[in-house]
Amino acid sequence: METRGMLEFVDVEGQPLNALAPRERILKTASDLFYRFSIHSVGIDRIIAESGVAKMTFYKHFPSKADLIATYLRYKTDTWFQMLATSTERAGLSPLERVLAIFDALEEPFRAPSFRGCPFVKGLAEFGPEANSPDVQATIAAYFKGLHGFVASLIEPLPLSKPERAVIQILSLFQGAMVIAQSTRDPAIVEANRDAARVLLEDALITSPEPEFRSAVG
Amino acid sequence: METRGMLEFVDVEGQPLNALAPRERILKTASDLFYRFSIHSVGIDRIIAESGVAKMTFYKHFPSKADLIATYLRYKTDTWFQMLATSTERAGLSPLERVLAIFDALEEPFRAPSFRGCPFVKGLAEFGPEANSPDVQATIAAYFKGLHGFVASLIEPLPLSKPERAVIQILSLFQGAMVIAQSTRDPAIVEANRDAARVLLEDALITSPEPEFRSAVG
DNA sequence: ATCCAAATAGACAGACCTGTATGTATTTGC
DNA sequence: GCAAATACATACAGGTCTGTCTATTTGGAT
Repeated sequence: METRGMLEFVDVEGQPLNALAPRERILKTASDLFYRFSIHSVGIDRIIAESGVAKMTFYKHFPSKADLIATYLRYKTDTWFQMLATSTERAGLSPLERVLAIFDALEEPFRAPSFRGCPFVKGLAEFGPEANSPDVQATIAAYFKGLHGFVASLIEPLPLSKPERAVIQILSLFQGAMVIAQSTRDPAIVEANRDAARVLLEDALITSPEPEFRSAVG
Repeated sequence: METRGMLEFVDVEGQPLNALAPRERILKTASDLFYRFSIHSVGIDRIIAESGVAKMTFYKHFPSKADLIATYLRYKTDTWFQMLATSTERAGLSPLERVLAIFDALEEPFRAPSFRGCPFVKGLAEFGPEANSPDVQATIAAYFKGLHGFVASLIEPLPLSKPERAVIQILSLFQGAMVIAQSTRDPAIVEANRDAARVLLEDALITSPEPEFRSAVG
């Protein structure tokens, strides 16, 4: 009992929070709470209580709640892009398969009981254009811009007729999968949208000799 | 000036709010504020002030804030499905075109400066599984279930190999378009995703004689 | 051992929140 | 015109929010 009843605080992955430095403890606790519930509905007091930290310690590491929120979103951005990079940079993948790999990356998060949708869509829901939190808004905008750039870089090697259009279609399938998975909890959306992306990309490939053979069917 | 300075309150479409009954004034004001900002960040006092209504009048029509939130989401559900019905039930549309029409319906909302994304995705961001507002959560769930059923009914006439998979793909493109439009404000996503939906549906149609001719390209 | 930075505990201010209470004015139905 | 329902204005209670303040305790380096 040398740490005064702090042993009971355990983070999501089962690692003891009290083994971490206070700043990491605060960030992990806040990340979990903000994502599970929402940002506005989780107060500083609760984060302080659940991370087993004194209030002054909190405000030493994070000058304000807005500061913590922006840090939380940057933390989510980093881990998310790391996961995407890991999935798409596996050896032996063709350029097309690399694009499709971003959907495979979704499977594990979707199966986790703690999945609550895209943290940045959730963030945008609470900190839209009229909010008064420039740091938070900039962090969210940076994620979407970064994701767009990432998908664009994956698509760039493919000889497509309209690359930019393919990018936003793939982005739609990607973000759409998050929304569907959040509301239905059915991981089948991963395979469905990966196949949809394949069909779209193969359709847009300009390798086939005939430029247009699907014009009027509907 | 017979209405004591209430003339200045004007709703989104420019119609004078004070011409409406108090209940409608409250609902329209709340709908605007909840959607523009977020639900948790807008207090009862502000809704009361901006709708030019007394507090007791508010609590007579809506027993609690949760009640107002659920009513707001039901109101959004109704108007949204009405718009979708109008778009898809236009005369002279083929079954395939009826599916694609749901994307055309997005164009006008996306161009509106007041567009802030899907109200139900925003709602889910603030009232997830761990929230304690059964009415609100049920209303959100009902929307997603309703949208799924609506798209399924549009797809049902099409002879598709895997109809249920097509439904969630179309839903992904639809909800994904909302997310993309919310973060980039580029209405080009409408045409891109409508065409994506067409490609996907035409690919899945079982009218072509050969069952499989696109297997290994990537 | 001692010093010092860091962390802890807990009270507190001021603002905001939801919901209630009280009393007055206005509209509406007849 | 009059009575009853409705809406108005405003104060207030009890709780929660962010952020500040004071004072004490811990832990590691010298």
